[in-house]
Amino acid sequence: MDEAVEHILKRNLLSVTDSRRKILELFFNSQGALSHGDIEKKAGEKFDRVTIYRTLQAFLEKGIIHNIPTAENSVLYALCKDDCTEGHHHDNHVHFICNECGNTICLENVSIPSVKLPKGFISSQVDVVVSGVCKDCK
Amino acid sequence: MDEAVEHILKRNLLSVTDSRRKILELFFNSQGALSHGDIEKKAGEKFDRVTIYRTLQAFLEKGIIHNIPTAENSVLYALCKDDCTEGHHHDNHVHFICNECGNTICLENVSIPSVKLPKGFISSQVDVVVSGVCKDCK
DNA sequence: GTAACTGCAAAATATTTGCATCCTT
DNA sequence: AAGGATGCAAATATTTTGCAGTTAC
Repeated sequence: MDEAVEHILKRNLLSVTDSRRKILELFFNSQGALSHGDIEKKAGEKFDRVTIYRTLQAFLEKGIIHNIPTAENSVLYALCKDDCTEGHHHDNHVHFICNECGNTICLENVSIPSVKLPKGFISSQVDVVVSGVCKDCK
Repeated sequence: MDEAVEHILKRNLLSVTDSRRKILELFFNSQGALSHGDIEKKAGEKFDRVTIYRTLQAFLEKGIIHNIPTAENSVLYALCKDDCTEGHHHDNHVHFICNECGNTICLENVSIPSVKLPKGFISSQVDVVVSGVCKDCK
């Protein structure tokens, strides 16, 4: 795990520091997406708020994570798959937000349905967010 | 126009005030969705920031507008169609964000594709946000 | 050793709440 | 007249920025 995390950081020309390693591990260890607040809590208050902002910003810019739009307009982040390249994401699955437990889950096996756009529109990314009740809360 | 706006307010048991009338008109007059900031600007600095917050909140609660998830995590609002009822939205169309002009457009005629969820998941709402280039910017 | 990263402080923004006053019904 | 809505002030919360000290390479 540690090696994978370090490898990702190195590959993206980010120096390997405690906060980056820890935060990236959090993403790997959590099923779903994380909010800034989640990270603060789960990191055990260990890092400065500001460091978390900057770390997430760096990860976003490198394409390590992406953010997920939610209807409630909270800010969520999730790991990108390997084929995400800098500034260009292929986040090809559906996100599910459970209204009971509040978790956001990436449904890796549910692929994004194709959307027919009106003439003249060019699609570069499609985000699908389903909310409801997850299988654990049912 | 004025009559339509007033009718909507009355139907939702909201008293007809300057700010509500004006803000609701803004939504009718704009093609796409509006952010809090857009409204402040377009209203000509006429209303208190707080009033705008409270007005949008009231409209949301009554189901007059809904908010749109965006990848950039800004908060956008758009008019609901007539079949939105209090606290329960049928926001059954795709939202399109143009990366060129930055506008968010409701594609009324593109319906939400159905999403097959894994066993145990219950869906109550599906949001689809497509980003790319709109027909005017192409 | 140097460049990059962190943490603290503080600034800039954004959002919420309380309350007295004003407006709609 | 009564209840709701507004505007102001102020309390909170969120995000950004500057800078000195520390760490990775």
